Amino acid sequence: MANRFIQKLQGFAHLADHDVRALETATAHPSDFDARKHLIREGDRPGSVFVMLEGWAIRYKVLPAGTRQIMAFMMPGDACDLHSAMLAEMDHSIETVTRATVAMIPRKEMDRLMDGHPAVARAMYIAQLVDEGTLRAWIVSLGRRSSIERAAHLLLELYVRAVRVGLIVGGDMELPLTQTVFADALGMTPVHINRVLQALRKSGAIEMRRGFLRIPDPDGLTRLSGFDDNYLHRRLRGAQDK
Amino acid sequence: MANRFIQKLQGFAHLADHDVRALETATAHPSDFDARKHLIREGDRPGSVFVMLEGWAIRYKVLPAGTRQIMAFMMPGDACDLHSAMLAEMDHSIETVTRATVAMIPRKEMDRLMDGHPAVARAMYIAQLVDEGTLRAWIVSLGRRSSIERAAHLLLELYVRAVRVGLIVGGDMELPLTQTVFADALGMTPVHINRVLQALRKSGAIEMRRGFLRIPDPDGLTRLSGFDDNYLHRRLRGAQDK
DNA sequence: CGTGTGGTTGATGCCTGTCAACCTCTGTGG
DNA sequence: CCACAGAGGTTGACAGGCATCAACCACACG
Repeated sequence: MANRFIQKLQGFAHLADHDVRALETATAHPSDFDARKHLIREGDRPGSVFVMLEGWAIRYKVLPAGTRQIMAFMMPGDACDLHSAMLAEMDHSIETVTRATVAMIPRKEMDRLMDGHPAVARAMYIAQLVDEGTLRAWIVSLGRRSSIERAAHLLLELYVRAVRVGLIVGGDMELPLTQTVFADALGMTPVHINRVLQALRKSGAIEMRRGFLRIPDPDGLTRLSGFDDNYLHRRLRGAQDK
Repeated sequence: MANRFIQKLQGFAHLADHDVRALETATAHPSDFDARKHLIREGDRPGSVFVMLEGWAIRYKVLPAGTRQIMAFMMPGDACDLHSAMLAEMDHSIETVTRATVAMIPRKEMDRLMDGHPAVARAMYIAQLVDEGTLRAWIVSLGRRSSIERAAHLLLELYVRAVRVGLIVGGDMELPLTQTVFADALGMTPVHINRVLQALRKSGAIEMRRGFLRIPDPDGLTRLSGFDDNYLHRRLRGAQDK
């Protein structure tokens, strides 16, 4: 059965059987990591594309004062961007949050794969666009949304992304992130995100406990947070695309 | 003489004469815009790559409440990313801040140019990486830096970028942005950015007046803001790069 | 010389950070 | 089976950064 990465790419472009087989081959020998292990650190020389098959990871940066800012969540199905595999040096770190299974595809192999499978290249390209849109959405959240809106927006983002890779079972989403992690993503303190989540729970907007999230009224939460999932569903222009 | 766009790309990759000539041809017929004119709006279908030859523009998004968040500044020499020209729909708007001269290169022509001139493609690629790094740097600023650090960081970013495209004359940088614009980029109110800039001026860290900026002590400001310009000077890996 | 945009100032209050406990659950070891 | 340790979550008191509201000033332009 196709792994979540393949499943996600299939949502972006039609993949033929040989495309899927090539992706299966490329991700056939993943590595396992414990929680809180670095996949790569700031300053390291990147070389592979990381593909999350199971578990969660974060991109983050630590400031001189010791505070941490998370810039992106990687959930099962996500790949770190192609670009960074070409850089001389990472400007941030990537660390697992939970135990994780990660396929590490060497850049050369990824290049070959994309050269030989245009549909895969196309899907990876869209994934890249979505990631960029997500960065911009985070800037908007951090800059102009209240803490409640910000938290609601992030939860919805993660929820929508999880739906797409089949991570939601019976309306419940497995969300193994601590409040401290949320705080570092949302630019708040752990104390404050705790109060914000309590307010969201009390209002009935979310149900959240011990690593699980349920959103009883997605529409209400969408309105509350000003969420527009357009950025998560990018489409390329018509069929004449190269 | 090469325009600032070409000048910037030359800083990223060695361009042969024929590369430069091709770029000159592509940007030979720019359009002029008044201040506060949209180059493209959220929801529009993009088609061209915009190249700023003169003047400034912003990428921004307006929230339901009417507040605005700026996600990027485009100064002379900058191009909007290649990617967005491929999208079905813009998820944000681009608007001039000042009078501006903008070359609009149709996507097909840009594709041809990059296909025929690998060095140009390479330089554009690095420019893209820098833009992505800048988005991440903004997330860090908005999430975890104090308002003073945040303002100082942005001013330094703009300063360093301006140096590279030859926008600094005699230590003075032309910076035709209003305090309201800064506020919308930094997630503050106009009143507060005003006080922050006053504090920075009073401390001697910056001299700023009527559209001009001077940074007497870049090192001091760098320390104050935790600025690390690594993200603005991306390099690809060694010569074996495709 | 009026008008408008952008910049500045002061008063006030709330949102959110800080500090410091304390609680709850889970896993571990005796 | 219980005691303990540690991580994560929760609560309260308090302070301060920043938003808000409302004027007022300064300069450019017609």
